[in-house]
Amino acid sequence: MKIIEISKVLSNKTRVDILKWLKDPEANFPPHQDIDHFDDGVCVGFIQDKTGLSQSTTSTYLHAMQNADLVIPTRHGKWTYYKRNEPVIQAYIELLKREI
Amino acid sequence: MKIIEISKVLSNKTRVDILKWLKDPEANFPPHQDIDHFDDGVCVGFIQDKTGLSQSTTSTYLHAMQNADLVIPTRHGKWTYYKRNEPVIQAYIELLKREI
DNA sequence: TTTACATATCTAGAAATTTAGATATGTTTT
DNA sequence: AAAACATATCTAAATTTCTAGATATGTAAA
Repeated sequence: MKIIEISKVLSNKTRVDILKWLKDPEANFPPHQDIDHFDDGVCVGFIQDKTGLSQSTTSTYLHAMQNADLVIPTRHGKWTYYKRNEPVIQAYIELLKREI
Repeated sequence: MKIIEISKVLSNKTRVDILKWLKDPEANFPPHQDIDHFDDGVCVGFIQDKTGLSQSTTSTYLHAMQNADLVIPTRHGKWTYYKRNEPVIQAYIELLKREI
């Protein structure tokens, strides 16, 4: 895990917002219809609505976050759900504590 | 202090390196000639030598880091010395712990 | 087995970042 | 007061990021 790669993700307000929203899906998103929980996170459409950006941009951002290992995607039928990769997020903070 | 602003600084390897080097000036830089300590940090010339980048780029990076309040400049004669702003750096990590 | 829907990828233009050379500013030395 | 030196700022080109529209892909519904 590299500081630069994750810092790049965190250098954009929308991407940081997404990470924050995913801390508490119940508080930040409407309930899903197919499933009655947020165990695998939140579907792309809901995240897109919150960002106010285009579908492609939102998907690109999520992909960048996934690339940095900050989120984990899970497919359920037509939908892809994204949730936080908590261990990696915490490890990044610990890494900063040690390195910077 | 904003996450985005500091993350932008940390999204560049050279700038992260500078921050790391400044943790231990004795280990990473030759001794200054005018003064026999690193109490106010390290002069721009020494930092430039380590980066391998141009004088203007190094100065610009240092300025960006100062803008983000991550380093503190002190003038001694012809030289400007830069040192880490430890409380701000630690506060940023604490902020990340809470927010992201 | 088309059609509809959710998401991903491709393409591209606008904006920001990276970086260096040229020049300016401030300080010290001669 | 001029020359020398350390650092800062200006200008500009190359690269990267940001963002959306168009299109592709995968899944479910009709």
